[in-house]
Amino acid sequence: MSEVDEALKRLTRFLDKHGLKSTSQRRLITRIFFDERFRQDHPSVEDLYVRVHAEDGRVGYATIYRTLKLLVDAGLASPSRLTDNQTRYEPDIPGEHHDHLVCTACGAILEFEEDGIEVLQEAVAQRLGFRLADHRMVLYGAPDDPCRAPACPREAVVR
Amino acid sequence: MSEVDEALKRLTRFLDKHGLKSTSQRRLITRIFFDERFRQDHPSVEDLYVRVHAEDGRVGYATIYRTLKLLVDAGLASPSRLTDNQTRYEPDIPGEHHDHLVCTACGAILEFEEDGIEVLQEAVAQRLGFRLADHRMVLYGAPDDPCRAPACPREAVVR
DNA sequence: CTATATGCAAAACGTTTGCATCCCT
DNA sequence: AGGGATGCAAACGTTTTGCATATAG
Repeated sequence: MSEVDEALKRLTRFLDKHGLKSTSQRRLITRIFFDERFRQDHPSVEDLYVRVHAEDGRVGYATIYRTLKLLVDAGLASPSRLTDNQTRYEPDIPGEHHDHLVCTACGAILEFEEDGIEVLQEAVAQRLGFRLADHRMVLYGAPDDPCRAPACPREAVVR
Repeated sequence: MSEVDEALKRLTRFLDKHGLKSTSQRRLITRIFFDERFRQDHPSVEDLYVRVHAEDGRVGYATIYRTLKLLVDAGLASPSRLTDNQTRYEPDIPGEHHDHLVCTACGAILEFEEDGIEVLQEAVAQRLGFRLADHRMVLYGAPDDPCRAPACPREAVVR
């Protein structure tokens, strides 16, 4: 089953359980938000609005924001602050976890997984007397030459 | 020499070098920003404004923001995004580095150092073809009972 | 039929900027 | 004297909210 379908099913279950309604807007936003090609660009709220609005011209920002909040409550998305001044949301896909590296030259965002770090984070939390619930990690760095970021706009690279 | 004095010296050197001026506002803001008791609460820009404004009622937000930007340019501070919607700034004190753990029960912010994680971060960056410039790491967790966070307001703890 | 969701526009929020005035150097 | 710095208020971009209307259950 695709991640989109999986997400729609989880959303429906959450709505049912809480007496909330399954509307065409919520389904559309969820469909686009979980679309593989779309989500890999780490879209901003504005990006999401543009894409949703293109498919249904009546949908405004308020619904986008309200639905994103809903997805967070439903455990389907998490807010992440990778860049300044703009909240980006990321789909929570069961069994998947990654952190980010932001290229200081071109702004490209890469994902990575490193289990060793996760283990040490657990250890730190335990040492401080906490049960770890979540974490955010972002690395910032300059690329070797040539830049290996998949989304690197070469013209923009400054060294 | 205290961190405040150290910071004021570094600021003066930076100002001199760039033909900028040492004003009473810049010195006051720097003094408070680096004050040990003050900075340990991870103050927001508003917190800083309130404290500065109390000592010099003519200082407005614009000067706070402009001076914080200046401190960043001078390498004396870094913006950090620990909480939603509000940029917090942290003093850069030579030889000190730590990451943060945010208590999900009371909001207290703890600091920690874990060299093993730093080593692995370097390794990840190298693997992806980047030279690591900086990083942000925030852990979120619920406290054991009793909560060991120094700034934990016990009344607010929910379990 | 009723409660929830939507769309719009206005408000709110943190942050930045234009401009006249001030004050270091 | 002159260029940079300040204070104020207005502008800005993002996010939230009030309210009348529409729609799912």
